Amino acid sequence: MPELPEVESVRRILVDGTPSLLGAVVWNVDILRASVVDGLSTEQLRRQVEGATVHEVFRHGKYLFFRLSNARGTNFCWMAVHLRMTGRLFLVSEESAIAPHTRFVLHLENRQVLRFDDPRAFGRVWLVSDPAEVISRLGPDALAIGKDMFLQRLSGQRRQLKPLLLDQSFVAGLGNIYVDESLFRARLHPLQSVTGLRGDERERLFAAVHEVLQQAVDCKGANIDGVFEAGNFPVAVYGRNGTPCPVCGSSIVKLRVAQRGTHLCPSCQPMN
DNA sequence: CACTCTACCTGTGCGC
DNA sequence: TGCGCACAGGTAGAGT
Repeated sequence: MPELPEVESVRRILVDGTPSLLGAVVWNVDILRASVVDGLSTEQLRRQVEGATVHEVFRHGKYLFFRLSNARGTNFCWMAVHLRMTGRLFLVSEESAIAPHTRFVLHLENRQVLRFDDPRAFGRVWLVSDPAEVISRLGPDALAIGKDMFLQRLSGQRRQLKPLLLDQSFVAGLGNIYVDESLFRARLHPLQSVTGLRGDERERLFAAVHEVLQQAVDCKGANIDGVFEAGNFPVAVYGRNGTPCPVCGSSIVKLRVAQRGTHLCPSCQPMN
């Protein structure tokens, strides 16, 4: 499931790869499944995006924003993309094999295409005039946030750690995998409430979230069930129930917390 | 406010 | 072999 590190990895490939999406002109748009377009008609989206130039790709949490201008450079808008569970973006030559669940295609100059492939079809594409329309509903980016801001936001909270960290309005970018990995690194139980955390435990939580996400970005994300072929972030607990804890050797257990599969080491992550 | 549940989707893996 | 089913989970929106 693409979370912050995987989405950042996609952004870097699109911006820094050869070819780059920056400066590319969109000749036309194919929408193979109308439901991926959210909040406006496929015709409205096509009208805005066809002929546009891509000037910038930026990420906040798990959201990607593509800054577009029309041919004259007089009219700007942003194309927003959320990959949700199984969405992938490929910038490839138009001759390359088409993934079987391609939902959306931007045809670019020089026979390049940007394809959005998504087996479960949860992912969405839409347009905004300002990314703030989306970001204002979200907390600070989970990788960009500093310790002081993190501790300040934590101080206003009383909730259990797992649902809190999954809440995109607290910090944006963590999903089920990296919440479990962060809590393991912080040696904190997912059901622990913020209220019961000591100061050193709050600092440990910040450090764990930051280190896990930074390491995962450096690894180009994780590779769960072969979904993210490029990533090699070493998962310690997610999906590893029944296997030995890499720190103490105890058996990793799986609970259900906030309707999510939740993996932890019961001896490394005790409750206060 | 905090939580729980459901809908949206489809590929996978299980039991029978 | 094949069928039915539970399961995976990010987000929005409704309900408790």
